[in-house]
Amino acid sequence: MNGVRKQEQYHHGDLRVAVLKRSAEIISEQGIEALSLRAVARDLGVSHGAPNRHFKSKAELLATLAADIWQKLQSATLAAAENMKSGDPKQYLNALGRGYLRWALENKSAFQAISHPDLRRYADDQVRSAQDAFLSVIQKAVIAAQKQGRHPAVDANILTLYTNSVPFGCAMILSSDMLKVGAAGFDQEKLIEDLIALVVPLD
Amino acid sequence: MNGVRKQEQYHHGDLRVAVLKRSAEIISEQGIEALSLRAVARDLGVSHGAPNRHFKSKAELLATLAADIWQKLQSATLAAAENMKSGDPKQYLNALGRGYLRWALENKSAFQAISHPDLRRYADDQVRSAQDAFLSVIQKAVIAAQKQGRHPAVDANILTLYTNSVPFGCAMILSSDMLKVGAAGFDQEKLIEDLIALVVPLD
DNA sequence: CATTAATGTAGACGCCGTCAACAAGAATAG
DNA sequence: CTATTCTTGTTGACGGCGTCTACATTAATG
Repeated sequence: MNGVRKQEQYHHGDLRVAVLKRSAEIISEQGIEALSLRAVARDLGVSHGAPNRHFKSKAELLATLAADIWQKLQSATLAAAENMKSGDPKQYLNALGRGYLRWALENKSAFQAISHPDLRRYADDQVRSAQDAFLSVIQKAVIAAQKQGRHPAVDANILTLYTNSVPFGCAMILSSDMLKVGAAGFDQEKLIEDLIALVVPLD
Repeated sequence: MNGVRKQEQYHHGDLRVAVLKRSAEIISEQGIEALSLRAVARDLGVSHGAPNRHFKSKAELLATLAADIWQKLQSATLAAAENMKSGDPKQYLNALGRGYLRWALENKSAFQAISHPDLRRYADDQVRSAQDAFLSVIQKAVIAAQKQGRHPAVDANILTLYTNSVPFGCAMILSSDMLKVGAAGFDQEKLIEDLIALVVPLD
C-alpha cells in the first residue's frame, strides 16, 4: 500500500516516467488520437506546461512511445519463437510471424500508433533504431529460411518486405475493422496459424 | 482563360466541391495531418466558418475524402486488370494486385489517409460502402483464383485477408519509409512484379 | 550555507474545430 | 414584380490544443 500520492509536492519526482506511462494507457484505452499533453498533465495532477520540461515537443513524446512499442513488439515476437531457436529455420520464421501477429492483434491501439502520421514527419533516431532492430530480427530469419529453400530465387529485400507485410498489413486491416473475418466467436489463434502458414508454409 | 475568381462574390457557387478538391490537394502535397478546415477556407478566400455549411464536422469531410480515395483505388486496380478480364483467374488476380500496389505507391499520401486514426473513430456509411465495394472486387477474384487451384484448402476469408494484406502492408511499410528496398535508383515496377508474384504466383 | 541547476507554475500566443447570431443573395410563391 | 423563405457565407465567441516566456520552488552542488 505504498501508492503514496505525491500530488501535493512541488516536484513530482518521476514525471517523465509518469507521463510515458499515462500516455501509453491513454493510447491503449482511447487510441492515439485522444492523447494530448495537457490531458496527461491534468491526469497526473500537474500543470499544463510541466511535461514540456521532459519532452521538447509532443512529437518527441510520440517518438519515445513509438520506440518503446517497437521494442515491445520485438520482445513479444522473439519470445514466441524462443523454444525453437535452434530448430528448423522455417519453423522459426513461422513462429516469429505468429508471435508478431498475435502481439499486434492483442495490442491493437499500440500497434496502430507506430504508423501514426505525426510520427512519420518526425524522423527520430530512437524510432529508427528500434524499427531497425526489429526489422533485422525478421530479415535474419527470412534469410535463414531462404537458405533452407524458401523462395530461393527472390531478392532478399523483397522477400523480407513480403514477409513483413503480411502480419503488418493483416494487423492493420483487422484492427481498423476494414475486413471482418468470421465476426461471431471466431478463433483468433486459428486465424493466426492459417494466415502465417500462407506466408511461411511448413510443408 | 476562364479562371475567373469568384472571391469577390458573396456566394461561392461550388464551395463543397472546392473544399473537397483543395483538401485532396493538401493531403497529397503535405499529408493528412496538415489538413485543417480553416486553412482550406483561407486558401479558397472564404471565411473560416463557411466549410461548416457543407460538412457537419471535420470527420465528415475526412470520411467523404476517404470514400473518394477508396473509389479511386478501386478504379485504378480494376483498370490495371482490364485487358485480362476474361482470361486466367490467377493472372487476373495478379494484375489486380499489381494495380493495387502501383496506385498505392504512386499516391502515398492519399493511401495513408484511408487508415488515419481520425477516420477509424468516425464509422461512416459512405466509407464503409466504398471499402466494401473495393474489398468485394478483391474477394471475388480471390475466390475465382481459388477455384483454379490457388490454396484450395484455405478458408476463403483468410485467403482474402492474406491477399489484401500484402499490397496493403507493403504500401504502408514503403510509404512510411519503414523499410527501404534498394534505396538508389531502383525499379518500382520490378518490385511490384516480384512482390505480387509471391502472393499470386503465375506458375 | 550560498549558489546554481533542475523542475514545476502561470499566463500568453496563435492555431484549431465548433457553434450561434446575423447578413447577403437565391429561389419561390403570390 | 414583390414579399417571403431558404440556402449559404460572415463574424465573433468558446474552449482545447501545443508551445513559449517569465517566474517560483526545490534539489544538487561547491
